[in-house]
Amino acid sequence: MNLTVAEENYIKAIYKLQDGAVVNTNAIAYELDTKPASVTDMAKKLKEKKLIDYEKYQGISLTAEGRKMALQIVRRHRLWECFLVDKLSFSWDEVHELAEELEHVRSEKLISRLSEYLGNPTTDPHGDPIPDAQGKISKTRQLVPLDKATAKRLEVAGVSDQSSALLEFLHAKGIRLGTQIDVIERYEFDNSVEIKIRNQPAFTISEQVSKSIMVKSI
Amino acid sequence: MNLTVAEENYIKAIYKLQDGAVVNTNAIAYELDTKPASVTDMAKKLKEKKLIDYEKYQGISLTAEGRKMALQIVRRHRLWECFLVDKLSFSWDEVHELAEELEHVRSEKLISRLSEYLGNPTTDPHGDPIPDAQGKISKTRQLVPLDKATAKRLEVAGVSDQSSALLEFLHAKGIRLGTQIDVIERYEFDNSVEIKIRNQPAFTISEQVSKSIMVKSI
DNA sequence: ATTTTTATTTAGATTTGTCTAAATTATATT
DNA sequence: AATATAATTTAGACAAATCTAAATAAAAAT
Ligand SMILES: [Mn+2]
Ligand SMILES: [Mn+2]
Ligand SMILES: [Mn+2]
Ligand SMILES: [Mn+2]
Repeated sequence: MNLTVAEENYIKAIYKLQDGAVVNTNAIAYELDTKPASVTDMAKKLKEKKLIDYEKYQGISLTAEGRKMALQIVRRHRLWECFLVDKLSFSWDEVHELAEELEHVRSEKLISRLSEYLGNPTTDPHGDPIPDAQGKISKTRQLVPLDKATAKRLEVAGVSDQSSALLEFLHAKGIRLGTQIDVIERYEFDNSVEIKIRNQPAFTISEQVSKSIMVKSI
Repeated sequence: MNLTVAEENYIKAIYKLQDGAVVNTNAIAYELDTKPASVTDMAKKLKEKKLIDYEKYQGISLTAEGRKMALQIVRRHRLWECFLVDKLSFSWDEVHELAEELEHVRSEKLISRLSEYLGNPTTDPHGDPIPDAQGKISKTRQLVPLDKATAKRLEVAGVSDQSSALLEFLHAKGIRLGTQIDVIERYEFDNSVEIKIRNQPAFTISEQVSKSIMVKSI
């Protein structure tokens, strides 16, 4: 199965967003900074190639084959991130964009040699696990409360406080399971956090709230 | 100036083929394994971007800006070749295709770090000079008789024997200055060489002839 | 100086990936 | 249940890069 760069980026995005449930069109469009109509177009192609399951209006999920592809791309991405940090002295926050391009050079031999050269690392500079050559990947890292998270883009994966007051607040703000959050700023004086959710203006939440939102980096 | 991968490949091909004189459409098409009509299409675009000088039927040559671009791409290509051979233990004959892809990851910082990491090499695994960050490149390597050449694809750059018998033979075979030759096989028992010229079936030349054809790798 | 061959360009089409605007379907609210 | 809102898809368009077949120009051979 030979994929284009665009197809690889879609497959990887779907893998990243997929979490048990199906992935919806808008989430993929947001992740890839494209338009929902383009996602629908691509969904038809990827379905044709049997890399995703897709029925219109029903969301998208990877097939076994699609997942295999995704893991290969993720492996390449994370190994290149290791290379850039370990060998070329980049810092962990400047490697993602470069890896986003390097990941598309497809060569089993190149990647196995690179992995070996790096000492077959099992996690990338951001702590994310690196799939092995067979596509086996260790469980994704645990959840962290928002006030402890270091990454800029996060996904809400749970709440540590089940009080209806909190849940009401989150609901009103449009925060629910699976919601993607961009951290705009952290204010030291009161540990409040300015965040942004897709299609909404940024807003600030208190330390108390940020401690209650469990997130994972995506 | 932001180029697409296709544009970069054309610019590099033109640089490679340019040797004082202008480059013709068919040579570029052959080099890039595409069709002359496609070269004409691209020539119009690259002229629009002021990277080449081009008047129809008059051939193509790089502008100063185009040459600058070409040297950057060549630098990236050759540095990646060094990396693959020096660090990942590839042999010199398996790196070209990989470098052909890696060269399109554009990042000044990546390339300067890579160069530094490799000890700022000045020649690649094939003996070709690596342009520095400013695009300065040492003179291209000397000519070698065909029987001593190691590369698979060569360009005829002269003859060491001016006898009319030889020149007639070369003329009859379609071998002239600038002709590109692919070496198909070298026969040890009599040191004859089977070669192929674009648009012609392969044929074999004797050791005597191969000693007289001066070539450079391209 | 013609004729033949080779090189190059044009015309028109195709594929891929994208977009906007409008239409449709699903979900949430009243 | 009806209405409003959000998500998704369709229709139609576009740019990039390529191709084939036909037309034209340049170069070589006679
Ligand atoms: Mn990518
Ligand atoms: Mn990472
Ligand atoms: Mn290339
Ligand atoms: Mn080389």
